[in-house]
Amino acid sequence: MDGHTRRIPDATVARLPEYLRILVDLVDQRIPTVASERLAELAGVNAAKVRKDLSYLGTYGTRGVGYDVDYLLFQMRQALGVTQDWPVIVVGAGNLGRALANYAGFGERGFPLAGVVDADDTKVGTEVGPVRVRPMSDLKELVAEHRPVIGIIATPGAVAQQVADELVAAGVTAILNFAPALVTVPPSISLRKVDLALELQILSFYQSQREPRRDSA
Amino acid sequence: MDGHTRRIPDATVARLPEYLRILVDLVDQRIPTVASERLAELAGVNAAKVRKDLSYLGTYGTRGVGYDVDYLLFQMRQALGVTQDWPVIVVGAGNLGRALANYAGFGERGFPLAGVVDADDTKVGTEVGPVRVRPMSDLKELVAEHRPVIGIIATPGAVAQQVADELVAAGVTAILNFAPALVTVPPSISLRKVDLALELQILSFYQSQREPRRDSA
DNA sequence: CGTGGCTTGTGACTTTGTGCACAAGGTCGA
DNA sequence: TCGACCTTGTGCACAAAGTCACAAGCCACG
Repeated sequence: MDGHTRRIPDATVARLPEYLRILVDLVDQRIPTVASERLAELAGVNAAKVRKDLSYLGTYGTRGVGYDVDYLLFQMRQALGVTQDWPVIVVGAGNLGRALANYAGFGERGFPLAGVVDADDTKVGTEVGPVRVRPMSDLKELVAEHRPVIGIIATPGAVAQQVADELVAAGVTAILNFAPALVTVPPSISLRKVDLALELQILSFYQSQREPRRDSA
Repeated sequence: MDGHTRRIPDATVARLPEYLRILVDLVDQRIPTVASERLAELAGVNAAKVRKDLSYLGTYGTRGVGYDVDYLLFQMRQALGVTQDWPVIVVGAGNLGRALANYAGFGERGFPLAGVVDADDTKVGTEVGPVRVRPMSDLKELVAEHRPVIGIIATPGAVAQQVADELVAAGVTAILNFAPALVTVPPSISLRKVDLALELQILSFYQSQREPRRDSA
């Protein structure tokens, strides 16, 4: 570390996990070294951008050679804070919540499922993926047991804010919101949003631009 | 309108669906008029940004009053190209694919499920939400029947590119990729990516910045 | 019909992100 | 040991996005 680690720009942060995924692949393929040019190709971006991004990590490659894959992977994990697992708690055992809980991809990438909770008593106790749904009242205990933990909101939009408040109260410091609603949290809490319908609408926009749809006959 | 509708910036496009959702809420609440200030509050952004965003639509509000909610909603739908439904076809009937197919939220927001296909014969024929899984070979027919349609890739990363190629060959012009892999398509095709683990890693980064985790004892 | 108050639309500026081009610095072969 | 060849790291110029502040315009009320 160089003492005065520069603040990493948001745009760069958003790309780091992509590099991480690629590096894991490269390690699997026993590739010892990678140049920014190749990395850029794999990530679908510009090589200069890759170099600049990596330079923020204070990670130094070797001129004339490239980056040592193992070392870069180590640095990347360090930077992203994924040297240890981050358990996740899913709130809401509806379609989306159950889907996320079942989605094995999380666990494989360092985000094991710590539990699923739901406010609906008829859902409590039912099996969902590897766990049983627990009541909202268990939230605090669940968080305490696994902290630090990431909370995932998979409820209808109408209750998203309330759920977020409860997550924060229970000690969750990072939240991923899948509900189509604005959620606000104290500044010390990290929050991101994913809205699937929203993505489809963006696609719809760009597609309409290209080829306006006729009224169906 | 100014004849030469300005190109809408990407950043603005990404916010339009958010406004759309809010406007639908406002209509439900029988609120006839909304000011940029209020809209900004509901969307969690700056009021000036709202006004600038809306100005790209050529939609004019009324000074001293605000925007007519019904009219703005109409304009917004027009701009986003969501005046008619966009059917979606899910490729991959694994956990994620089944989850997405079951997720009612899509249909409610104008993206009804047209079908689910999978390359695995043992999955073909099984029920998934409202439909039965069909073989990949049915893709072309399915697309032809529903075009224009959005393709959703919910397969493992390793086959994502191949699936994308098949979707394009079948006539799909917009693709939402959930697989953790880089996918490239011809420039006439719209493509967006959603990677759930990636979002979690970004959260992890910001959280680690605030409060570095200790090694567990 | 005129005036006051409110809200839009936008020009000017700041901040953030991108891409080029090249010097700096390392490797490797002879 | 030296030089040719690569690839990094970064200064700089440009593009995109965000913010501020205010003139222009509209409504309502007297």
